[in-house]
Amino acid sequence: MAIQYWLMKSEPSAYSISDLKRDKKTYWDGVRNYQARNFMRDDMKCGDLVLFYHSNAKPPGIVGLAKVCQEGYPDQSAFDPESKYFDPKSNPNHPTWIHVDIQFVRQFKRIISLNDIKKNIKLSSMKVVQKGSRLSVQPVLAKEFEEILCMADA
DNA sequence: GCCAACGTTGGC
DNA sequence: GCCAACGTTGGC
Repeated sequence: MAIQYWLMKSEPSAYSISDLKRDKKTYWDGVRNYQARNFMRDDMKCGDLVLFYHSNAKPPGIVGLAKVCQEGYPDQSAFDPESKYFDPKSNPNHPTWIHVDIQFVRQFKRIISLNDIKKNIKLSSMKVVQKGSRLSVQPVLAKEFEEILCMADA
């Protein structure tokens, strides 16, 4: 199976690419959306590459690259009443929420802003540019991924 | 801070 | 199963 490509959103005030660079790897906890969960549970494989996107940032955009280093396993934060991600409906015997681990690959020299992505006709199919798209874990086509890397290195 | 788009909840 | 109300996301 060829590697697949993804885009994952994070608010930099919550967890930024700099945090990932410092930590080297992290568990992607707190996703509470079934579609995003399903991608992490069913489709994301070790070695898959991830575009790291800063949402609610100035400007919003893709800031770097990460790699899946641990496939789906239960999100412990759902069981922790102290966590802001606590979900009383998630049963430890049948966890509702599954996440992956990702590791830092590199930070881009420049932000590929949402505006840059919108201006690039080759990227018009990306979910992230579509109005109202709120999916925080989304698949990216190989050709889209390659175009993003070209822009990052340009 | 505003608000449109979306997902979830819960009454019926 | 429908759908109105509500909460959240996230660009602007």
